[in-house]
Amino acid sequence: MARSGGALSAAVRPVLLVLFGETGAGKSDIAHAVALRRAGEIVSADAFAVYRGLDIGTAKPPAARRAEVGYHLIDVAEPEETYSAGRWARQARAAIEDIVRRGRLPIVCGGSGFYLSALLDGLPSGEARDERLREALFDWADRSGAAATHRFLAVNDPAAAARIPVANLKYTLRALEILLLTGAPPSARLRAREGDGWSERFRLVKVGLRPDRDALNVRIEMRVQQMLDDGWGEEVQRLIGRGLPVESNSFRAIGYREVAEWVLGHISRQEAQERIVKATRGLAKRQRTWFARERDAHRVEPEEALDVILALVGGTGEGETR
RNA sequence: GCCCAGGUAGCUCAGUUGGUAGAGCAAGGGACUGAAAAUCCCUGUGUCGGCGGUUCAAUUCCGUCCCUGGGCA
Repeated sequence: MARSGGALSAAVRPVLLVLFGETGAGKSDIAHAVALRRAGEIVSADAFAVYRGLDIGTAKPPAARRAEVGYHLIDVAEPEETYSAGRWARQARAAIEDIVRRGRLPIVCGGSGFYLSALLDGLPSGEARDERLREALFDWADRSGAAATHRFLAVNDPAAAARIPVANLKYTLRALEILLLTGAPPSARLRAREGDGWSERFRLVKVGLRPDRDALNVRIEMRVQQMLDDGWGEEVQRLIGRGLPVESNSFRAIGYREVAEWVLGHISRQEAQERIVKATRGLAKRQRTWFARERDAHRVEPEEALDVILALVGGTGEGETR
């Protein structure tokens, strides 16, 4: 950040392309095309594509694509594990550095806003989730209720409690976890943050897809139907068959519970499909909110994205793979 | 044709013993610092089917017409 944009710094700092947008906006196709033309490799920024065995519902790139282009951060965790933003950011950074070291273009592509922010801005270090403490906290909250839990936080850290609604038990618990783990109020640590500087070594090219809303809704509908046609049911059957607990984090991915209910005969396929479409639209809306605050990004329509990106990234085309 | 039951927010419905109406879902907006495709917060004016009548006042009562569903012919 000390050097401000001259030709020199642009030449020295490697490009890091970050492509984001709502589910179904068309990120994957574009990222893949860019990778082919600019000798790139893709780092998936998707909180659920990290789980092995969840393929169709997470719209993972098919084998044919993975044979053409290097993909990272896909299938890096077991479905019964609980993955995390911190773990992803660490692995993603390592992958990106490795890609750059090999002289290729790193392309971060995904729709998990929180993960992207963990990668680019960093997360406070050293305060990962603590499984044992979590369990204890959860049990306690289960017995005492959300209100009491929130009150306990309010006593110890009024500032943190003030910004967390009582009903949001998950946030309350995480704040308490930090408090008990570090002995310091979580609100203090929020104030202290200001990015860890990791991304400053790159020439960041951020591109946000901005699809037409109605068109996106139609695409979502078609996509869900296609996933069901492609055997999403069998996939879920397989996961259940191998004994994956339904309360696993991976199973919270949109659609998996609905498909399970359908497969188990509790609801019709039609019903499942409708619910999944609704949930997906809700996700797209939340993603829109998250991306709206992204400042220094180029917002482009999906149709023109490829050209815009190729121009922004530069390169002579020497990296073309064919 | 006759008899019932309905016609109230985009949908499913509740309600007003007459003082112009509210839930769920959908939709929209927002938050987000290690579960994030998660978790949570905020937002409800619509000729209360049409037209007449009674009344200070009708979506609410009466009449009539239209529409929908069911039954009988």
